[in-house]
Order: sequence, then structure tokens, then C-alpha cells
Amino acid sequence: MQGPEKTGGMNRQFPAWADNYAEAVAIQNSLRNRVMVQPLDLDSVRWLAAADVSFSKKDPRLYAAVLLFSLPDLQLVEVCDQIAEATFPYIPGLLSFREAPALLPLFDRLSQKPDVILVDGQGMAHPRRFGIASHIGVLLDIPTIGCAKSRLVGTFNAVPAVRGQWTELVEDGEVVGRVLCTRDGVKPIFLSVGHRVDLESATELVLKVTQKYRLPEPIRRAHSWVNAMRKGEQKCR
DNA sequence: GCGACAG
DNA sequence: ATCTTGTCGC
Repeated sequence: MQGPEKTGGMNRQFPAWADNYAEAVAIQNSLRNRVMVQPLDLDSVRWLAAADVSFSKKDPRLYAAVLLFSLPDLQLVEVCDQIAEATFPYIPGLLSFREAPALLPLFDRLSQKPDVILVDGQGMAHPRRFGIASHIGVLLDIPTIGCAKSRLVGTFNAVPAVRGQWTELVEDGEVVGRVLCTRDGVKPIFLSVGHRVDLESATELVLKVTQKYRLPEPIRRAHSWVNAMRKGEQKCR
């Protein structure tokens, strides 16, 4: 008799996704070339979405939500959420295989197609230039921006704690993102291209939707929403 | 072999 | 990310 199999931490079936590390990496390598880096006309952005996932250390359930905001008023106009079973573990570099399956279905339920999506994680600032923001962007073919709270890869010079200041995030001689200070006196966030945007457009848009706090308002609200879901609260607004 | 390591 | 209590500061 054997105890629980330790095959590397991976779980069972995952239809359109992956069953193991090697397969997941192969999928990333096959999709990475679809990423488009190009300017995004911010004046044409009417609908902006933010996606996030929360979970407990205990149960394997994922609390996922996509919030839709109107611009330039930045008002929350719609929320689509769901509780899904986690079928893939968290592995640095493979975050999308854990969280994206729970988020993608939610976009189909939105009444408006987002002009851009803010994702809590990296875009091209990733070992294979294909973080969760890029993955979601390519699969939906919608512009996406990676907004992470910490670094996955790359080196950078310290950023002055002044709103709007930024330094380049570099890996292997490539500029993979920006370390951006969104508010005076706060730690910077890690911005990177997800899909169909460039760093200039991403920086401008993120600063535009970052008001009183360190994180962009849509990301904050999404984070708050999924956390409330997990705690079984009703305070959503 | 030893660290690093989005969420 | 989550698990946790108080605590320092505007």
C-alpha cells in the first residue's frame, strides 16, 4: 500500500489546460508568440474589467470574480463571479493554470465586452514572457495589463516613492515591464504588457484608474469582492 | 547543491 | 495567497 502519490504536486484532468509542469510550460511556449505589443488608444476605452481570485489555505475552492467598470467615470457597472474547484496547484510561473480556468467563463457572462482587462499578476514579466495576464489576453483576444504587487522575474533600480515615477524591469537584456509608483509614499507595483497594449499605454491607464490607494481601483475592488465572497459576507458594493 | 519564486 | 494581534501613523 502506498500513501498519497507525490507526483510533483499536480492534480488530475484539466481539459483545455494541463496535467503537469512540462505540459503547462509547453502550452505557454506555444502561445507566447501570439502576444501583441502595441499602443492602446485610451480615449476609446469605455469598458474596463478587473479580475481576481481568492482562496482559503484549507479548502480547494477558488472564489473568482470579474468586475466591469465604465470609463472615464470609473463606476462599477457589473460583476460576474463563481466558486470553482482548484484543479492545479500554485507554482511560480504557472499561476494561470490555477486561476484562469475559474476566470475565463466569467467574461462570457459580461453584458459588455471589455476594451481592456487589468489582471492581478504578471504579463510578459514572466520566465517565458507569458504570465496570467498574457494568457488571458491571448485566449480572449482582448487587451490585458499585468498589475502585480511583487516581482516574479527581472532586476530594477529603486523607484522614488513619488506617484508616476517608474524604472525599467529588465531580464536577459529585455525590458519586460515597469516598476511603477502609483501613489506618493507607497511601494511600487509591477506593471507589464499582457496583450495588445504597450508599456506607455499601460502606465497611463493604470495611473488614471489609481485613485486613493496603491493598487488600481478596479483591482482593489475585485480583490475586495472575492475576499468578501470567501468570507461569506454581504458587504459587496 | 543552493536560493528564488506572481498568487 | 492565507494564517494572525497588536500597533504605529495620518
